[in-house]
Amino acid sequence: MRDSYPPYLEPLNSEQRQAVLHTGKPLLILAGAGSGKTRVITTKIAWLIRERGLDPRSILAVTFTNKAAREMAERARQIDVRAGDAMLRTFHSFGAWFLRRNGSLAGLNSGFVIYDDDDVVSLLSSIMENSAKAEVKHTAHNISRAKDYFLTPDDPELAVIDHDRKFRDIYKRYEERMAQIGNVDFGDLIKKPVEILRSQSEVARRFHERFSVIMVDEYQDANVAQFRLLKELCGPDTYVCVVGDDDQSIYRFRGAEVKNILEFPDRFSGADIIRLEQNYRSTSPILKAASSVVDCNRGRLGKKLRAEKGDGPLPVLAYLPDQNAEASFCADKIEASVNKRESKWSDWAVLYRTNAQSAGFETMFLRRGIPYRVVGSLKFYEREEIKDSLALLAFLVNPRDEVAFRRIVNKPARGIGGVSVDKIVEAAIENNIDLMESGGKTELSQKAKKGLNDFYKVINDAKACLQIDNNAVSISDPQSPIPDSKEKKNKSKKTAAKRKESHKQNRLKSGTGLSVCVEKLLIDSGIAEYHETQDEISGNSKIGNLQELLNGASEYSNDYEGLLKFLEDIELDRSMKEEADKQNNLQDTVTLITFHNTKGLEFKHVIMTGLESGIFPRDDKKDDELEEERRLFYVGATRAMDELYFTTCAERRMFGRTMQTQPSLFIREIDRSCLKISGNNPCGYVNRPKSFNTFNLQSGTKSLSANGKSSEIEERSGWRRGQRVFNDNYGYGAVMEVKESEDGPVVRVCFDNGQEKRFLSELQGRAYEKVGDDY
DNA sequence: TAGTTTTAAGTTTTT
DNA sequence: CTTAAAACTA
Repeated sequence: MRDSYPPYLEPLNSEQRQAVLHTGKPLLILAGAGSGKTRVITTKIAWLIRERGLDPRSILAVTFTNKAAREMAERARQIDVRAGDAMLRTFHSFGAWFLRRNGSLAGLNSGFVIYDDDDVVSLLSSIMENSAKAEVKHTAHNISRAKDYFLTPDDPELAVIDHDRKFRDIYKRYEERMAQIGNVDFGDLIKKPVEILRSQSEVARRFHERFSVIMVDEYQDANVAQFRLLKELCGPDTYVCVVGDDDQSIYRFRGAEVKNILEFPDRFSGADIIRLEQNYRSTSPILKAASSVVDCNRGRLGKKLRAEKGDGPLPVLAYLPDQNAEASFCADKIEASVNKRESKWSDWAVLYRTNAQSAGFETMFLRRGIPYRVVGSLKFYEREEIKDSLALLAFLVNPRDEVAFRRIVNKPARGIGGVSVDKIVEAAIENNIDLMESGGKTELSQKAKKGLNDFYKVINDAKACLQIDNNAVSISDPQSPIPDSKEKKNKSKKTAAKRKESHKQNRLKSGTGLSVCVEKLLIDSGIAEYHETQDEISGNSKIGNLQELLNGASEYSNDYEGLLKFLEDIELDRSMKEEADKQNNLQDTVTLITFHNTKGLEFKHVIMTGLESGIFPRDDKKDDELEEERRLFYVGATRAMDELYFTTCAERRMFGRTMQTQPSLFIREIDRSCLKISGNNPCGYVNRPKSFNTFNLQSGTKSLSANGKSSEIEERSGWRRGQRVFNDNYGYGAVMEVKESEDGPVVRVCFDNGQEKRFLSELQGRAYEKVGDDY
């Protein structure tokens, strides 16, 4: 150790500094929430370059999200500009980079396109012809899962993912089909590089030479395949440093293995461990509340975070009647604070479990004039018109892409129906040729032939525009028997001209770069016009979205490389639109965001909403999955710096139906000494139906029937909403609903332990004892 | 085969 | 309630 440190090491505490200065053996940094791990990684990168004289290009730092990668690059560059030359990528983008260069060793053309989940499902449904969509989706998920665990179709352990024998077969056929197409899915971006590194020692050696330092952020989110990739990238002299927090592992559903972090010292022998337990973000009551919940988990390393900030206001729990009141509550709190100049809009974040829950807040905030932005739910790239456009572009790059082909060959209608499409695809598979050629190798109706020719022309024109020449394609192929009569030529020319004409008056504005050819393609193919007419019918703004896509494309060069890059960036970073994001960040707005998306962020004031059992945690979660939900709670709560709110509603509208709900299990797990309860919840943790709360608030009277609103069925059955009950098996609870059924009145009871039961009032009513008064 | 109408189904979380 | 798939008609 030295007596004095470079100035950029001064702000670090001793553990952080120790982590930065550590060299030699593998290092595991257990970094609790808000303990400054990004600062440690970025400082370490700068230190390695400055003090150890490392070539920045020999440093590889891997993250899980593009946002994290960008932020890391930015912050490292601030310490030392040379850090900009280090390779900072997500695992998947690193995999893509690797495969563009070395994919040929796995039989992959460098011009591959990355399939997203939807594309995978499309391909799979053509393999599983007679299966229901849900089953196809399930299989797609399992295949993706298998790849996360680095399991090939003939791996005996495949049964762990799916014990159905058919699964192995389908997986195998899926892989064959993907190989034939020449594209990859997300899992391949990790799995294939590992396979290449294992089988090609020359490549492995090159990589071992290239990267002398490898760092992994959010290591608790790594899956088995990613662990293998890390292992293969490490040569005998590679310095490995991983950073993570087992309590923040929230991506198990897509294969993340907490074991990776728990077993790191075994897998990388002689590893050192440094713990960062000093928390700089939150006040001590917030930390305590968050920890008290995650403490209920069994499988964890365990740690004790110290709050540098010390004391602060207690987190507040608000019992509310419904999600409308919840939205008002948030609006009130935020507005009051901002009006008093105690905070800015951007100091506030409203957190929820599912994207669907954002809608209520959006309408309320809109009405109240509260500026907000919704993070993550930007389903821009999932929109029909965008997927259509991307399919057109993907097909230019890879004319074997049957998924893209199926999507756009007959859109707008060109007279090529399902039967014809199948024939063309089959011909391609059989002759091992691409789909630009296979049309000429099969018998088609006149109508289909003409349509296909039009389509081919559109594609070839676009290729000409971009100077793409993937293996000199069909147009001059003498074997292509499709006739192209004068008449038809004229006709198609006319329509193309007409299309252009009609679009001149419209909103698609010409741009620069890649957008020039993309725009031409969108117009020539008729996709622009197709969605324009859709807009007129349904009042959407699909054309506007296409324009946005064009704006994005204008950033790229107008050639094959530009197009490839454009497609890859979109597949790997759906939140791309950097400019828009930057602008949003500058704007002073409240953040609406899912719990998952908050990882790595922090806000002065956080409201965690929808803390109801069934919503959060979801009611199908138990054991391991419940533990993951708890970690999700922990992640959300530890985002808060100064102030934290929890809200829970007595009823919630879901899929158009209004459901009575119970407070989340997590609410009961929060340490009472760091919780302030707000609102009227006379029964402790049991929520009342809405009518109750309101009634109670307004009149303070004790009896429900004073309302005079006891329904006929309640009279008849002898049960009414709000009645407290006791049952030998389930304990105390409250009647939520009395409903008519074939067998007489049914009573629905929510128990204090979160369980929900129904019983027939006549037959099973005896097992339920009416207890106490229900206010 | 294309386009319209009716019916059913479904909402985690993401690279 | 919204969206996707199926069924139906032209």
